[in-house]
Amino acid sequence: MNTKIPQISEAELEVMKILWEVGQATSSQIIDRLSETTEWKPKTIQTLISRLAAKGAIKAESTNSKAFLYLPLVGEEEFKALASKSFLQKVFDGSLNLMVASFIKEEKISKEEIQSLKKLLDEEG
Amino acid sequence: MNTKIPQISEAELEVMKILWEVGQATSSQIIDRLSETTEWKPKTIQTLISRLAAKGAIKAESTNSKAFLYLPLVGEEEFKALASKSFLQKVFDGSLNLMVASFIKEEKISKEEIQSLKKLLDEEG
DNA sequence: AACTTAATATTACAACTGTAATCCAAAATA
DNA sequence: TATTTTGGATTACAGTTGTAATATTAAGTT
Repeated sequence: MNTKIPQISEAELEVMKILWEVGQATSSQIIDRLSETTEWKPKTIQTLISRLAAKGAIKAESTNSKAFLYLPLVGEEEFKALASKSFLQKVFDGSLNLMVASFIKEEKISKEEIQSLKKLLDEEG
Repeated sequence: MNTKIPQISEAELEVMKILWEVGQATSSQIIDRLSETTEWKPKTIQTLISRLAAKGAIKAESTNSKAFLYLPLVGEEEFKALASKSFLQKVFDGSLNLMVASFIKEEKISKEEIQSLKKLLDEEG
């Protein structure tokens, strides 16, 4: 199987998030959603959609109408796990531990978050 | 105080890492170090150094000889904490928790790492 | 059918990045 | 001193990204 994931830029990622959330959408639906959270012009969002399609991150499915239905081809979890891995590699020599240590040291993490993290790790067993 | 940190690209970060490690270095020292771990041409590395200086991420200090001494102006911990924060914001809505959960789910984290993470968090109290 | 609207496709354009090469001046060497 | 080497400054050039505008075409409306 081909696990190769295309590059997805920060702005493009916002489009992906919507598709991951709703499963599929037309461009106007994506535009509506993103207009709530960003200042991006519709044309800008269209560009992001087109680029994602060109990269193979999403699929443009023809419908009976003129508008396409867009579906994610890249999996959310898969993407996020890979992005995390790349980030850790780049910044912390691949160590999640170092990252968390840095957070603690710089006090970028609250007591509450530490507690819930512990819980998370405990559940994992 | 001015906490504004300049953008540091992935390749540039490799230069920063060396300066963080050794504290200060001439370009040829940086080139020597990076030549051990990358295939970058000396000129490429010079470019990275120049760009970092132009961005204000490092300082070029004159010496008695022709070569400058380069020193980091951006702090390692500061940079890493901010980079982490940005990454989490971008990918996991700012939640370290979600990131760790994703790691666990995708099995990108070993039992050992989980243990040492727990320990880390426990020490934190 | 003519006109307007909406969606897609094409084009734009600058900043940032990766990846150098060329040019120039100072320093080391022959 | 003439020459080579070295470090820095300037220039290069394509791909990615942010941020659209314009052009085209299909669909809906009058």
